Amino acid sequence: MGPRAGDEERPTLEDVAAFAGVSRSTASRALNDDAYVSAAAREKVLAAARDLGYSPNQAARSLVTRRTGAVAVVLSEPESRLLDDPYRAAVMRAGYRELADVGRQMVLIFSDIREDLSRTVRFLEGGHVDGALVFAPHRADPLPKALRLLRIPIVFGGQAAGIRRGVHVVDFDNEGGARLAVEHLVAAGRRRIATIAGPQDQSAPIDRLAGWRKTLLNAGLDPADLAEEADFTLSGGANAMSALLARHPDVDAVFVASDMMAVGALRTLDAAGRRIPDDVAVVSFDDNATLAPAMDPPLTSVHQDPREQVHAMVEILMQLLDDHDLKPRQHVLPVSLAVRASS
Amino acid sequence: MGPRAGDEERPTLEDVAAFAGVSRSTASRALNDDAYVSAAAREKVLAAARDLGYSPNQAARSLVTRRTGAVAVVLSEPESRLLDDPYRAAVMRAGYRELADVGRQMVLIFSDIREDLSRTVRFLEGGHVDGALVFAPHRADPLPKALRLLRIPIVFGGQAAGIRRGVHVVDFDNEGGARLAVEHLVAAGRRRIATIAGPQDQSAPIDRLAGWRKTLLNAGLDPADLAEEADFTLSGGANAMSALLARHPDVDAVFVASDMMAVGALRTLDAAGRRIPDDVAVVSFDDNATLAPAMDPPLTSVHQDPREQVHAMVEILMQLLDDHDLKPRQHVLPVSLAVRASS
DNA sequence: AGCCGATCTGGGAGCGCTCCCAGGTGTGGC
DNA sequence: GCCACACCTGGGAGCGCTCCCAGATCGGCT
Repeated sequence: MGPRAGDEERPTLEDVAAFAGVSRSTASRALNDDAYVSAAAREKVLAAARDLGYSPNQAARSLVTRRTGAVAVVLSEPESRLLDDPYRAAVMRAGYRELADVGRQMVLIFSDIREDLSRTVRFLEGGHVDGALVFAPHRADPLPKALRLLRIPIVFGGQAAGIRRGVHVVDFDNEGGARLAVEHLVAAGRRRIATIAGPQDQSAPIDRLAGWRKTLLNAGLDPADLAEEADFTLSGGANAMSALLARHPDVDAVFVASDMMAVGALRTLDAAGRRIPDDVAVVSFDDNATLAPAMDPPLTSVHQDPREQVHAMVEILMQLLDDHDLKPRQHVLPVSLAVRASS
Repeated sequence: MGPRAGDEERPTLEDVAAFAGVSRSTASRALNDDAYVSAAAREKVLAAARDLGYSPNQAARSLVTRRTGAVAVVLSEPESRLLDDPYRAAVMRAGYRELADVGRQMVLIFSDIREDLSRTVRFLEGGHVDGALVFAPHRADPLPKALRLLRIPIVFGGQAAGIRRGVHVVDFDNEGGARLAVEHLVAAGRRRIATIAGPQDQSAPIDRLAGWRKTLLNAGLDPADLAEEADFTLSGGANAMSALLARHPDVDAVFVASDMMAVGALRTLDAAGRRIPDDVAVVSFDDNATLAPAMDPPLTSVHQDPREQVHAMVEILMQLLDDHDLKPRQHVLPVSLAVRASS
């Protein structure tokens, strides 16, 4: 392996110190603004660093501090799913921002739940990062269990497959959100309230479906045969809506487990000549900022903010970095209902 | 700073060597499968590493090798744009895969072109990564120029704003793609061929517009007043199509500079009662795998494969890592036309 | 005057690894 | 039988940084 490009010119801390006429220790203190450095020395060192174009060698630093300054964000999904989920995209952005705000670098890991397990584990184990934020929504995903054995702090976004306790989790109140949505529809006088549920191999959609069912029962309504499962895609939502209409032409409301599926449902309803919300009211879940308000009509949607979730996850991870024995908790974030014209 | 979690247990190479009854050097050689290690020694070392759960300290390794094993993928965009471009999402996936295939880790950097310049430069400068793949399509973006001064190898995806030579670039043949699209429409007998162009602050859409214009002129057709600029979004495409229809109700074909805008255009055309392709033929650009074939009707689209682009970029970067003085080149990847029912 | 604590500085050690070099052992050719 | 050359091994140095510790200087207090 050859030396890295332009390396011979790269100044070290020693060079900066010599240039500033102080010792390596003083230079280090000045650069990391430790206490006990005279103003004069600090000034000289900073000037020297600027003049020489110095930037510290991260490897050397983290060799001694045992911190890399990097945090992994792991998205564990089947290969095909990774691209088209807008919530995941929002999570990536939020992760980048929130970590930057605490001076950490995001290292994004895409992990196919079938193929990449060992590679992902090896990376996380390898000391590249100080900790990880893990999104592994699928029940069949072996990753969460594998990660339990690891030495690095981990916070899960949403339930960790197959693990009920002993891990840090930040989840939204999926069941509560569904309740909000359905109660809103009931209050508006709807009586045939169907649902398009998400994939039942993930806990979030499971909880949303449960919330829908319980709320209907509480209101004295019958959920029987009014649920259709789809795969969180636009076309999936459209097809599910067709199936519901075929079975129950008299449906007067539908709770859809994601914005993207709601877009599909809207199309189907439109094609079937149903007016929204007059004939059928629609409430969805996610309240994606670029999707829900942009629809025709704008979607009433259960609001969950990816940034808020990631913010909480980062906060917990930072605590975990200080105190590894922090007691694991399940944090449940509240959701709200953004009421718009579709209901 | 306290030690990292569970650190006291973390075995070092020395521990592995002792456990295996060999020296540190031999253990290192065995683990990195260097030449000149006896089969017996290798076996013992690997077994010891397995038993102790050893994983090498990356910081120590890269301190001496001057390689981090990580490569940055930089997406430089205005904040608002980062989420909704499916091509960018595909680039992320491709970057992860292609880098993994050469044993490198992707570090994703979102860089707002107005806010994050210095942070991004500092990170790239800081020795966290061995090189960078940079996507900075906006002409006004100061990032590419700032990166020229850096010490790390960089390959640009698409033209680097404000730089014509001296950098490594892998771009698609945007103008050629537009020519393919328009020639296809001309050959089908279309005569009033409009275009919905992308934002003219980026070179790719500029080239696509130029290709459309030149090809029309070559065919003896008049491009005057038949171009409308939009912003690569669905609603932008829909509005641009309305404007075109208002000005030229007799338009019989439209070349749209992206799939996403074409989806919008399709909606407008549908709402205006135009049949596709009978009344108006539509050809778009990108050939996004989840978008173009899924439309009604399926879109004819200029095919460009993000994976191919990223693959080429990674290949060049690997060469650059070996030979820093590699002569900079502009690589232009060919595109093809995927003909479907919309034209 | 003397002492103590706060402030500041420099040198040394060491983080865990890779690489170089010196040396040891075996095998084949003259 | 001896040299040459492969093969294999261990020890030492050193990557660039942070942290600890010993020492120097300087008030301010008894």
